Amino acid sequence: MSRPVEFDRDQAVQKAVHLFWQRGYQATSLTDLLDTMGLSRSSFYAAFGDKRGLFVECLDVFASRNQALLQRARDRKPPMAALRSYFERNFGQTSDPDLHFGCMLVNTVIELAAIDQGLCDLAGQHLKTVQDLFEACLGDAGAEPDEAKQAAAFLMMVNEGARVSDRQRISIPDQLARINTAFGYVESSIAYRNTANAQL
Amino acid sequence: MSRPVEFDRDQAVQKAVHLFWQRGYQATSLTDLLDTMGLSRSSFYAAFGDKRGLFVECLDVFASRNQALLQRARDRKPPMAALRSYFERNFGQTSDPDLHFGCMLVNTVIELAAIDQGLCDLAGQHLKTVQDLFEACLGDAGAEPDEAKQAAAFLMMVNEGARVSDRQRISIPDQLARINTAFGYVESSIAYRNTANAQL
DNA sequence: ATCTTTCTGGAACGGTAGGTCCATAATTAT
DNA sequence: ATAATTATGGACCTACCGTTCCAGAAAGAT
Repeated sequence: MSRPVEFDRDQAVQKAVHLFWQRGYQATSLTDLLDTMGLSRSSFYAAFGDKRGLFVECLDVFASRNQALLQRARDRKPPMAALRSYFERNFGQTSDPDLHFGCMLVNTVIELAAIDQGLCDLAGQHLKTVQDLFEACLGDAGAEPDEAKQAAAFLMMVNEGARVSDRQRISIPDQLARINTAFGYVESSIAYRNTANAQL
Repeated sequence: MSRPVEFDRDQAVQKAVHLFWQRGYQATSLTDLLDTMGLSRSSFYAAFGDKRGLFVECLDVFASRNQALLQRARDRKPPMAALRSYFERNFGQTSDPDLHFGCMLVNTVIELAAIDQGLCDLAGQHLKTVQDLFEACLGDAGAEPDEAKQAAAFLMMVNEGARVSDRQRISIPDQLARINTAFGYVESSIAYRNTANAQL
């Protein structure tokens, strides 16, 4: 019933995610997006409404990919190993020094906190979902409910800090060392609780 | 020998710091700056060169105030208490919910990582100086040199994460709880080392 | 009071931003 | 083949960006 769309929508969004992730919201111009996504202005506005609408879609795509990554690790590995893999992802496995984009959600919170509260809150909600996943993993690992909650909040703080360091192109060994330090603290704390409970 | 400048340069920079801190580099327009600083375009360009030049000056001012805060605490309090006060600053003492600007250095690193490497590196250097101060405090507190270095790197990661959470308007009790968790880990770690050494 | 120097307000600049619009191309249904 | 429908390319719009420029105001020196 008439001419079909010529471009692959999902693929175009993928490319937009990459661009927004790398450069942020404000510094990514419509021209940049059109060039990268390979479509014309008309098609863009017909498909996505406007720049902000596309950004919302990109945040959702990034967040769900992010959560899926942790969820899959949780299905396949012991809980603490799954958590660690989330933090160590993108470190040690890539040799490209220019691939340090941090976390798109963290970047968005910082860039848009005082600019667009709606987008900032959306990114914050996605981060909260990840924190809930942290909490679930810690529960799997044997932490008490309140300990799991506290440790998950702590790990989210660590995660946010690690992504900030990532954007400064911190060296991979230094990054892994910090993460290891943080996990050493958490694991010894949980182990201590378990031991204490076992003695009751 | 002719007409003197009419505005207070330091005071104008203070106001610019506040604006850049709150809204970031890109979202702060020259018009915003002129209105807030209370001077005209000509005076602005005569005094500061351009927007980027003013931003550099603001980063330096922010960083030196920041360092002075920690340094003064270090002179007046026990080392770990001084460190804690740096992390807890701006929490619990203010009731204004809209005063959550995070750290201007962290904000700059995230916003400008892929946009202006010079500004990003400058902010990163200032953060490194703070990390060195962390290390000095930890040394004062009795940590071994390598332990102090490791813990300082960890605390900088925590600091960066805490400032990200701050921009999301995390509740003050939650924020203090996370910081307390992190310091509990560090302090028990240092104490353990000291005890171990004492037994040698 | 005059001259000289510097600062100041505001108009103007080219460039680019995000967004709209329309004539045209392309495709399916008949 | 034709009609109906939708996607597309690109010109165009207004608004604002950071910056430059200049005429004139203000103040010190003589």
